[in-house]
Amino acid sequence: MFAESGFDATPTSRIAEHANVPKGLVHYYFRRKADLLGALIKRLPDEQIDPALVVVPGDIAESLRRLVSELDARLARSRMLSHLLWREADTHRAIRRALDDRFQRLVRQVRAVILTAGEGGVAVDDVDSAAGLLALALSYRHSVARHKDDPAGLMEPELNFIAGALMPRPAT
Amino acid sequence: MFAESGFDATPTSRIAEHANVPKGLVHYYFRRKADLLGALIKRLPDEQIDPALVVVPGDIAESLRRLVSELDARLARSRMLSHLLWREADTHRAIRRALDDRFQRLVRQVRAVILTAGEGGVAVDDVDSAAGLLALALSYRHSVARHKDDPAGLMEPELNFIAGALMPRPAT
Amino acid sequence: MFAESGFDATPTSRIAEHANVPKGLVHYYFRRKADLLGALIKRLPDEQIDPALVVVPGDIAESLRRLVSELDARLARSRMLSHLLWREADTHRAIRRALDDRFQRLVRQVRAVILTAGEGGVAVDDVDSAAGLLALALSYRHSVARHKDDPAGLMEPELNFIAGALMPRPAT
Amino acid sequence: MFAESGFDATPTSRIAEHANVPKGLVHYYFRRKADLLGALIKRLPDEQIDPALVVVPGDIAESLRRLVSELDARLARSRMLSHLLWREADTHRAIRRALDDRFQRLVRQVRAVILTAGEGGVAVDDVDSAAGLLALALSYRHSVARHKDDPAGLMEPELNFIAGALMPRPAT
DNA sequence: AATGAATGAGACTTCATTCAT
DNA sequence: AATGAATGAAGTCTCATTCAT
Repeated sequence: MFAESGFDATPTSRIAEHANVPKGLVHYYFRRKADLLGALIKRLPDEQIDPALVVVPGDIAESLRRLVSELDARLARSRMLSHLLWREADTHRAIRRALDDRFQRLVRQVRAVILTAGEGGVAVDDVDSAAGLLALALSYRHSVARHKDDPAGLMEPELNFIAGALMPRPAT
Repeated sequence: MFAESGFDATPTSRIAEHANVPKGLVHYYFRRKADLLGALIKRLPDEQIDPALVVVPGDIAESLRRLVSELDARLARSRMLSHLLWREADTHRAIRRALDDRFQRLVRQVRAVILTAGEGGVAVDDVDSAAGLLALALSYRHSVARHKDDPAGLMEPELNFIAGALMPRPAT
Repeated sequence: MFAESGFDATPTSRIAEHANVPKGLVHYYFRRKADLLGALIKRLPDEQIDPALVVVPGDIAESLRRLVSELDARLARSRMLSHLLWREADTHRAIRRALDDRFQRLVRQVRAVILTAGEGGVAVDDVDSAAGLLALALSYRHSVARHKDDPAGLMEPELNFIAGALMPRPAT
Repeated sequence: MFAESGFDATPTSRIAEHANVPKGLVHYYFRRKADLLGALIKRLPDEQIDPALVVVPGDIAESLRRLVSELDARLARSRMLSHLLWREADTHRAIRRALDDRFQRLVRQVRAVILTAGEGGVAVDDVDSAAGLLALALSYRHSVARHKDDPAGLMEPELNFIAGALMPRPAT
């Protein structure tokens, strides 16, 4: 409900009603309204993706495609909770930190996929840059995904572009 | 104030107080609180940047660096208004649209800079991919910039990575 | 507008708007809102009906029928103003008095019609009673007329009853 | 308070104050102000009068006199609630209906009294006309009673007139 | 532990009225 | 004479939170 209508715009009374419990009970377990938020972000699902699931050895482009597709799937599953992060990050420090953690995890993830798929043939610096770049792009894509109904393409050209750039370049 | 504390959490009374006018006057000019938002986004500065200002012909990396640096400067100047966009996009359609417009403008901007700096030597498809990718990344960077005090680097490695990928590859 | 929505529920601003004059002008001519009411009841149309118009000499029942029908017609024409009387009588003394005047005028009217139609053959006391009775009944009928769409019959049986009661009774 | 000053002109705050409860409590039990009205008309006393209480068999005039006197007594007792009906009928449908119900009940009451007092000796059609007429007149009398301090007579002449008209007329 | 009645602060909004121009 | 900006009082309603039971 916080994700859908915003923290301020969601009265605890409606939460109680929705949960089919008396209003007093909500405040019995969560003295302040903000405590509900705290409890909520503790339950954020861990979005770790095992690289083995998506990596196609030697094919960075395809590996990234599968990663993005898997990330999209998970996002869809926990869309509400994710949404919450974007909405309330400004006013609640705990949320801000959770959002940050998420981003860092995403960078590592992309990095791992590229490295594994690249089979040692890509320069580490490039991997870092590409991973940072892609993580930023994916994050923005997800942050606005909440406003759109269709998932807005799978970023095929962008992924190909990155994969192409990572391919070992023959010496001139 | 909306940017700082959120729309809901900013009472019109505090706005009036801050503006040193009686509460009634606020509602005289903006019948509904939401009208304040409407007036606000109409004043969003036009972020058009003349490519000539940043392009270094033949040097894509440097051109992008200057573009990012210029964008950052402008963001800093209107940080509050920009912030507002991110916060209230969920509940106010007008804001959502302004946010969208902004992104599209950014894509075109990046594209124009790359094309001009590339002097016709880069494949159009790659330009599109790179522009899309960078626009996404920059957007996210700006969207979280509000939470941080330091500007979080200038994306040097990422820009170099992109520029490198765009450079005409000598035939093998 | 007062009649339709009530005095309190009609802002002077809407009155000005409706009249196509600036808001300030309303208060320029009518310093207090209540002054508008005062001006209004001064314009209440005089509902005098010339007995000659409705009386059928010798036929009291028919005469009363015509009187009622004529009163209904006039009511319909100034329904709004009449309505006003009923609405605001409680809170505005001037209106209360206007309402009273109206009732007294109605009594005299009915009395005159009966007398003229009766051609001197009815006892004065009975005429007074009948006139009072009918004036009360008609007043109530009009006061609730505003709530109904159809005029709710012409009171034929009641008029016949009264007329019958007034007919000179032959001595036993 | 609604009866005395009108619905619009009675702030909930004054109600709370008058009831010696905090303002919030009023809205706890009656979410909208109009709900107060709803609760009020549910409590309208049932004005049924047992015909046996007032009928003097064979004496219609006296029976009606006693009926009117009894109705007046009851009106005085619940003057405020009755008053309310007249004031707010225009803007609140529930009130309008209550008012209508009341009138219908009155018609039946008068009818029953006449019939019982008349001991079968009056024509049914005449009873209906007389009952309708008297109910209208009584209703108006009560509706304006709120504006006057003295009860404005007991309608003696009018009641006598009606009773006289109902008396069986000897054949000529 | 659980509940729902109670509370009071405060939010948004409306409006009659004043006033400088 | 005319106007519309300005004001401040007040009104309805919402809600987090407390508290007695």
